[in-house]
Amino acid sequence: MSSVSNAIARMILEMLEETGDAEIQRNLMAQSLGCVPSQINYVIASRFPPEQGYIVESRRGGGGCIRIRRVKTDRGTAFLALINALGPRLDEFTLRAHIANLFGQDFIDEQAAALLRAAGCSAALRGLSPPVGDALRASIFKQMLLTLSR
Amino acid sequence: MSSVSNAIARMILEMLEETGDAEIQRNLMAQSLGCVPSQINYVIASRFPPEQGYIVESRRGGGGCIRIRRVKTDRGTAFLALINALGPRLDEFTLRAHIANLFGQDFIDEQAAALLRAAGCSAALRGLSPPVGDALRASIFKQMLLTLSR
DNA sequence: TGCTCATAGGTCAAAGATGGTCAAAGTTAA
DNA sequence: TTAACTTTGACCATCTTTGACCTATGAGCA
Repeated sequence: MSSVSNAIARMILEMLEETGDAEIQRNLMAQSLGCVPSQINYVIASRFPPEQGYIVESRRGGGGCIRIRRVKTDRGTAFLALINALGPRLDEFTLRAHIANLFGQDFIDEQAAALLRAAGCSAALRGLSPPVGDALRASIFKQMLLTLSR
Repeated sequence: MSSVSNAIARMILEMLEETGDAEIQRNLMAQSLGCVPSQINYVIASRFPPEQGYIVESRRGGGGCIRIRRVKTDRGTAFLALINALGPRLDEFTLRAHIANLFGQDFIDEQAAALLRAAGCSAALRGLSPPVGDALRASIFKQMLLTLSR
C-alpha cells in the first residue's frame, strides 16, 4: 500500500509542516523517486487541490520549480454556503445586506466590501431592466464570492 | 530556483532599493556573473518592463551604461486616468491586461485583482450578447476603479 | 572639422531546460 | 467485474541561456 504517489505526497506534506510551504523541482524529485515527472503533477492535482486550501504556483524554464502552499480558511466554506443559498436574482438592497453581513463577520475586509458593492451597484448595471439587472447582479456576486472562497 | 537570471534580477532590485535607481555596466556585470552580456537585456526585458512602472535608459560607446528606475505614480491619479482612458466597451482579454498592469505596478493587491477579474469574467456576464456584455464590463470595471481611487 | 575605430549596448533567433496536459495502460479495492 | 486510483509516456508551453550580427557613442588623429 506504499505506492510512489504516497511517497510523493508524504514528502510534500513534510516540507509543508516544516516550513509552511513546499518548493520542489519536478525533474529532480521524479528522478530521486524513480518515477516519471508527470506523476508529481498527478499527486499535486489529486491530493493538494484548491478546494482543500492548497495554492500551487510554478515556473518553467531553467531554474524552474513548483511551489505549494496552504492557506487556512474556514471562510471558504462560508462563501460557498452563501453561494448555494443565493437565488437566481438579487436586488441591490439585499446585496448590500449580504456584504454587510460578511464584513461584520470579518470574512472580508473593507476594500473587498467596497468592490463587491461597486460591482453590483445600480450605476454599474445601468440600462438594464430590473429582472435582467437582478439576475446579472446575482451572477456577478456569486462569481466574486467564488473567487474569495479560494 | 537559483538561476543566473534570478541573480541578475536580485542585484538590480537591491540597487533600486538602496538608491532608487540602478546603474549598471552590461559587460562588467555579465563578466562578474559569468554569463553573456545579452542575458542582462533578457532579464531587464522580462522582469523590469514598463508595464510595471520601470524606465530603462542606456548609453552606448565609451563609458556607456544602463540605468533602471521605477516611476511611482499616485494610485488615485492612476485609477482616474485609466477610467478616463477606457472606452464604452471592454472585452475580457483587455480587462485582464489592465488588471495585470495595475497589479504589476502595485496599485492593487492579489485579492482586488481577483475580484476585478471575477466581476468582469464571461461566466459572470453570461447570457449577454457581446456588445451588451462588453458595455457592461466597462461600466462595472469603471465603477470598481472609482471605488479603489477613494 | 571630419574620419576611423575601439568600446559600449541592442536584437533576435536557436538551443536548452523545465514544468504542464492528456489519454492510454496498469492496479487495486468494493 | 467494475469503478476508482496509479503509472507512463508522447507531445506541448514557457522560461532561460547563448551567440552571431547590428547600432550608437566617444576619443584620437589627420
